[in-house]
Amino acid sequence: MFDADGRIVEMLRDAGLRPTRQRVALASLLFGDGDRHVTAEELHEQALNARMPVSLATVYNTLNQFTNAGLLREVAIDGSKTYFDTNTSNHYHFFFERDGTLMDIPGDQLDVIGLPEPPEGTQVSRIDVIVRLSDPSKAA
Amino acid sequence: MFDADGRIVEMLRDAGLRPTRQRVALASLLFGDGDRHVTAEELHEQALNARMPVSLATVYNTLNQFTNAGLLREVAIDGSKTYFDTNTSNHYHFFFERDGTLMDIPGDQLDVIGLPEPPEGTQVSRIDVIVRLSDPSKAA
DNA sequence: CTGTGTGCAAACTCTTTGCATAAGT
DNA sequence: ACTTATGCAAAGAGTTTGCACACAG
Repeated sequence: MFDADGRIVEMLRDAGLRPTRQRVALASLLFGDGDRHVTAEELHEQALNARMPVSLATVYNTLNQFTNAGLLREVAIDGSKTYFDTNTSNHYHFFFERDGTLMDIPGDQLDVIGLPEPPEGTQVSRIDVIVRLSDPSKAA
Repeated sequence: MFDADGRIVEMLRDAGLRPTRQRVALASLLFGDGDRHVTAEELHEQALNARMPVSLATVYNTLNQFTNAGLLREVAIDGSKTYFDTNTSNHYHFFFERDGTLMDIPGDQLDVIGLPEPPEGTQVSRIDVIVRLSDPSKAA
């Protein structure tokens, strides 16, 4: 745990964020175990379960701060919830309509081709690809 | 106008929706003039400007009914607003971060390649591609 | 100590809903 | 007539914000 916390404290400092108790706690949950996709509510619940009480407002604030600092990436799925992704590199997502969860699309063979020039006066800032998956109810 | 209304009435009937005054009014705004991308608020405002008073709740209900009936498609951009697209065919979008508007990506050379098999027990229901465009502030 | 972060509750935005009235067939 | 849609206002979900207290440096 000390090592992990040490790394996290360092990560926060590098991002220009004070390593407060809450931020370290949330960061350990987020970055402690592989790539994750969470909503604010989910992370809040996990923090409480892990005996790291944080207020929901702080979770929101922290997720936004982490996102601004480049530690997280926001993923747009649809109106209601905001998902945060601990993998900030270029990659795309599967979205399971059944349970509303996200998964990174494995491998990196996936690519978008044939993109026309962006309109005058603009540049591409990011390309989001969401592959929506449903249950194959109507499959043979 | 008679022709247009006639077509719209027919479209609504075909979709199993009663052609009420409000639905016809909103459908004319939506389908009367090429492909459009609107939010509920925008459409509401346009209806008022066009002297077709409709309540905002009805706009929301109507957009959802149209979407369920397959006349519209919902586009996910990010948490806050829900965009509806009158083009229900397979196509992708430019999103202008500057003003929060959407545009269909012209041409159909754009394609997604190298998609891995979807996980066991699921099938691809749709692929969304959003190309986010920003102002080239840091361009040379 | 000094300034930034946190927690709480209230505020806010977007969207949905309940119920009485109005309109469609 | 009978049924479904509309409008209003209230409720609801998710997220942000203001301000007093607490903590990090």
